[in-house]
Amino acid sequence: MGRSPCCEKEHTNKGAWTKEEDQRLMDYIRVHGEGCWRSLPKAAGLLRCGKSCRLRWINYLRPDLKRGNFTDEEDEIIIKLHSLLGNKWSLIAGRLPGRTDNEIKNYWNTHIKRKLISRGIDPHTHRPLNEKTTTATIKTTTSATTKATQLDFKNTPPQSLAEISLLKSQLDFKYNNNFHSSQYSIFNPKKTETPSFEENNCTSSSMTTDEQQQQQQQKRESHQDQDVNLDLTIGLALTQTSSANSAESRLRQPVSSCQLFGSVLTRPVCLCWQLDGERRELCRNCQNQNQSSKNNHSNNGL
DNA sequence: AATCTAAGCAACCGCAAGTTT
DNA sequence: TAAACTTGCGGTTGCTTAGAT
Repeated sequence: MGRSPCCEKEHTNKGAWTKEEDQRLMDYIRVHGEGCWRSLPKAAGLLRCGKSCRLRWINYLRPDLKRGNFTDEEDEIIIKLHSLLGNKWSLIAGRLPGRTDNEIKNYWNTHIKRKLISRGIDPHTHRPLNEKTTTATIKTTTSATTKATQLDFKNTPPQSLAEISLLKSQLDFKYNNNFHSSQYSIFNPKKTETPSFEENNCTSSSMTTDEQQQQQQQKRESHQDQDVNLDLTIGLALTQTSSANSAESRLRQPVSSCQLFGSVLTRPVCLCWQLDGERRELCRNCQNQNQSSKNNHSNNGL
């Protein structure tokens, strides 16, 4: 299949962006929104290719970018997500609001690699440098108990959607009958800039005060444990656009605190694997949810 | 003060996946 | 159904700057 060049190279600027160009791009996006990158440069009066505009916006101009150094907590999150996902920078960035994939990638290459090496850890395998075995293992923990679980994907972290799916199904199998669904929460940072569970209006309206207190306690406990819990696909929000409906793009979306702090959830997390936006197969949680809502309806005489 | 070197980071490039025609 | 097109990702490059010599 042939492909046309993304832009006419002889008519485009390259290299560092000027303040004027930045301003033009920001002004244009402020008025028209993101998207249509190919036609944007012409419409905005920029002598840049669409790709370049997109990159500049995403990595530098976006208003929601978090500036400044990475915190130690962010470091640890990146390390743990990298151990799970490998060089899936966009997925990792999706879990760190305000950080871009490029920023994380650069930070990994310039800081974290060295940090891991200085700890005697191989940054590729996340195993001790002097260790020869290539089988990757993942340590998962819960707030109540610490369990080391050997997952059986080998050699490298999952590289494709299919592999992530496989890993998720392994998790399903290993945990679904043993733990509350909240254990799928991906990480329990000690603190986070993500809005709190309550701020995000995720509190179940049907929750009693006791239940809320219990959840608060669980939340406190979970914050004391900053180990990463495995949650590769949890809480995938249904989105409108077809492209956003792809499983991987949904993976990339920032997770809300509802998804992050699974331990404070009372509502089971949706684990459906909806590849085309249609709910073809319901996960256990959704089946239970449907069942209980049916029951509620019938109990309410509906 | 001049030069060299390494680190940090913005930006580019090629490719693949997804979408549209 | 296939070609054309768009978007986004990950690897890489190259410029800038700070520190060392």
